Amino acid sequence: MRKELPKTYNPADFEGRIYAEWMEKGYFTPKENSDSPKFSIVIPPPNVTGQLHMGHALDETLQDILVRTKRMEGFDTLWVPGTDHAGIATQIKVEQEMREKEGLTRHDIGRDAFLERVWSWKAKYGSRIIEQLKKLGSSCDFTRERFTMDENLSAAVKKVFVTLYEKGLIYRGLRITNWCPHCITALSDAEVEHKDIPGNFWHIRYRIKDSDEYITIATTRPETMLGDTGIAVSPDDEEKRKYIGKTAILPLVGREIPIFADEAVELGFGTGFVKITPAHDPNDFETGQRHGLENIIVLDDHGRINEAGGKYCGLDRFEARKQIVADLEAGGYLEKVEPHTHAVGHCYRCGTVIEPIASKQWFVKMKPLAGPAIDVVKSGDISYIPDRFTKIYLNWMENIKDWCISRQLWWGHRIPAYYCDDCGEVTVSEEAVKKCPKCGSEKIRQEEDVLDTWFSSALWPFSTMGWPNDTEDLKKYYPTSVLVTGYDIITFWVSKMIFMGMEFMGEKPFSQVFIHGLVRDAQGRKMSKSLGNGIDPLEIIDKYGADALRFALATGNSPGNDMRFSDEKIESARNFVNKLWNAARFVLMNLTIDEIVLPDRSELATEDKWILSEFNKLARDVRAAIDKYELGIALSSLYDFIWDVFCDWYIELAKARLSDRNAEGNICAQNVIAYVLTGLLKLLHPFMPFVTEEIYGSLPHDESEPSIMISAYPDYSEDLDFPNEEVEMNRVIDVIRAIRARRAEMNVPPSRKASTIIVTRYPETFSASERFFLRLASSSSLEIADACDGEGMVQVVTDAATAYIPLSDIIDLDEERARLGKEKDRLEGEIRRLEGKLSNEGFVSKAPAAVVEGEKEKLTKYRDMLAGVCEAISRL
RNA sequence: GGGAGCAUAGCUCAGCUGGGAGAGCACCUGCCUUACAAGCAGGGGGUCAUAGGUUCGAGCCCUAUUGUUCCCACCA
Repeated sequence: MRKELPKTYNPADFEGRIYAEWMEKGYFTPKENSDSPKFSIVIPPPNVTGQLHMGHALDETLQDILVRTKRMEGFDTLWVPGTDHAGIATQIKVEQEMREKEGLTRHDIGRDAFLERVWSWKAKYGSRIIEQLKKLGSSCDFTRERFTMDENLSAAVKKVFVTLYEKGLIYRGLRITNWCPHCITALSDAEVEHKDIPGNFWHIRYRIKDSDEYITIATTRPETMLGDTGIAVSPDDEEKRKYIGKTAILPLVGREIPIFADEAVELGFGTGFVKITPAHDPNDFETGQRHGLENIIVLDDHGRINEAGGKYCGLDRFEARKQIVADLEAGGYLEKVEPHTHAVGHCYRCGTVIEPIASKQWFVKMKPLAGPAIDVVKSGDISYIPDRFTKIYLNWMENIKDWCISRQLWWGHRIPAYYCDDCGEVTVSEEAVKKCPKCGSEKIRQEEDVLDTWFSSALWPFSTMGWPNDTEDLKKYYPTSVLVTGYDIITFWVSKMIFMGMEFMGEKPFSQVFIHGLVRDAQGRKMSKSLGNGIDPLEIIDKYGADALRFALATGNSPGNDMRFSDEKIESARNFVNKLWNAARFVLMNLTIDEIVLPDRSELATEDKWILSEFNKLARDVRAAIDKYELGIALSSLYDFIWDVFCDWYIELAKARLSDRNAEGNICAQNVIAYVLTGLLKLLHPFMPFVTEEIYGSLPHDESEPSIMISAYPDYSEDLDFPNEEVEMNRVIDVIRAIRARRAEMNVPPSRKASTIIVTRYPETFSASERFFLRLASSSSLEIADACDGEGMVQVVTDAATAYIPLSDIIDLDEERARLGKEKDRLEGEIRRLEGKLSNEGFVSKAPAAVVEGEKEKLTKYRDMLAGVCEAISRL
């Protein structure tokens, strides 16, 4: 026996149960040995200790829509879930907890003990975000869940590192790197966010040795002068050229530094003299190399002035700046201070101002890797949706610099490089090195640093599938079909997967990159912890249900664009689910059949053919939109159809036959309405999986399709195409609408019934429609007549018919004349416009035939209506 | 400094390869019409940022301008 749906829609009653059933049945895991076409996605792995936020919710929803659609379309579908170890983020969290609860730093307990703590933290919270994904309805194959520090994925990391090293594509070197004094680690360029900060240009006088002359240098970071080892001028600077070769005396420090010419100095900017601080500025570093200057590092890991800073030693960099400026002023070295806004780098994790510091780090040489990654996108083998992100990607890739991959953290993949304390040999190896291969010494230390988190996630599309082993999954599911992610992560992650995929698999990691925007709050602000304006998707699910959340995120969302999330959006989403729920309840109430069989076409009523035909077009349009990643469009067509076509019209039209079990056509109507409802549920299932499954379970369905999520996705079928009935039904609907509008304008309550006389060129269509007029047009009876004098009647004109309604007590003839007169003017205007258009030689000869045909049809319609209106006026 | 997005109804946004503008919410009117008041039926409201251009025809394509948001970039 069929189960009944409760009167009110309450998602909490069934979402959990349904998800558990899906899991239990193993529907998320692809069938083995399937020879269907493949569709695969790897999830952008969320941070293992993170919590689900709206950005995830959007990302997962879009992926799940695609995955569920493809699965129902018959593809062998795999969606790989997993998490990222998120080096800095996770380490910071654990350190924070240690500090707050025990007052300990990681150095107090040592590397091994600290890592133990992080692992137990991961054990405690690592499954949290995965559980949260499940609440959303994500149909990932959890039997294949991965973590970037799993044994196999770690092996992949080592293999990649060693291979690149052996190819000369990884090197260790002294470079200026972005140093975060808070996280105490180097960062890659991508991890630095530049913000314009108001600051100053301090103009400082440097005295020329053995002279009374001085030169003026402008700087935004006066504290770095402690590390100055030279001064540069432009070789083209006529005026300053005379100083080349002289020596200047560094104020406060007294160091003698040379003045020389260098191309890097731009003529006409600043004072013409540039202080060179090779250890604390990337430009200066290169200039320093060209001129053989000494690198004097004046900051320690925490951003404090070190011993090289003399009396400023121990001061924080910003304190030092104040002190130095004060001392310069006191010593008469400060010429002037100019306000100056400039871009300052900040750590993307903690927001601290980063310091460029010369240090020894590991780098990936990018130029050779970028080539194939550029080609594969340029050739169109990988495409971005929307296309504009192609440019952004290419621009970044073409200007790429070497990638700093070492991080001074403990949590992560420790770099597999080993140093010999005796001979200094560096050995890079997948296996632990115990003995120096060069000198045989056993005094071997492994590199302390770990790899950038993005190093392991760059391998995600193939490491999750078992690489470097030659697995079945790799053969079947690599390359993946599409990557779904936000535009904010293209440089961090997408680009890296592409070049790693090209390098190690010899093939792109995915064919398409489907980019979405950010979820903002109702005011359009980015949701953030510090603003406290984040909306918790889990709370939304508790309150409105996962289906409503998914609907709110998918609707009105167009690729690559940001969206706002608001109460009204989620409420409107919930209302829609509720509408569907109630429509289903209505259908179930009227159902006596035990299986749904579409009746033979000869049995179908006009309205049946009409709805089937409309549904048929809908199925075609929805599939087409999803194929183009126009998920918002697909969903809004479903919304419109379900609400405006199925509920507002078909259900109402079918009521006449459904309400009477003995009526002719009752069984036919049952079958049609159940068929269309089932089809709509299927079309909607990828977007709203829970409620569609719940309703589907209450409807009769084929045993071969026990769950909607493994049923076949509806498709266009010529058998369901009924163009003539569409036209007929729309004629009737037009007249009913016109009557309703007319009555509403006259404030006639629906309870006041009136007979209706229809004069039409399509008598058969209307004579078969009496039951609709009785229900939907407040008609007490319907008469089809050849003519009507209209005496004391309201006349409602459409192109197909004129309806006469005797409401003589309400009718105001003057008003009626005015209304019809206005209508006449409007129609005449339209007709003039169309006639003009159609008599325009240019239009008729150049516009597509279908467009011209359409305009002609419109003209005929308007003419028919005008004739009706003119007759109505003359009758008054 | 370079690049991109956005500008459409009071608000938030759709509008797919150019063929006479749509939705949700808000607003107004009338309805508890036995699936749904989280609803039903009607309705008002837009020189599609501005100025040019291409075209038979422009919200859509081109150029410029204005406003706005974002990304990239080592101007000390």
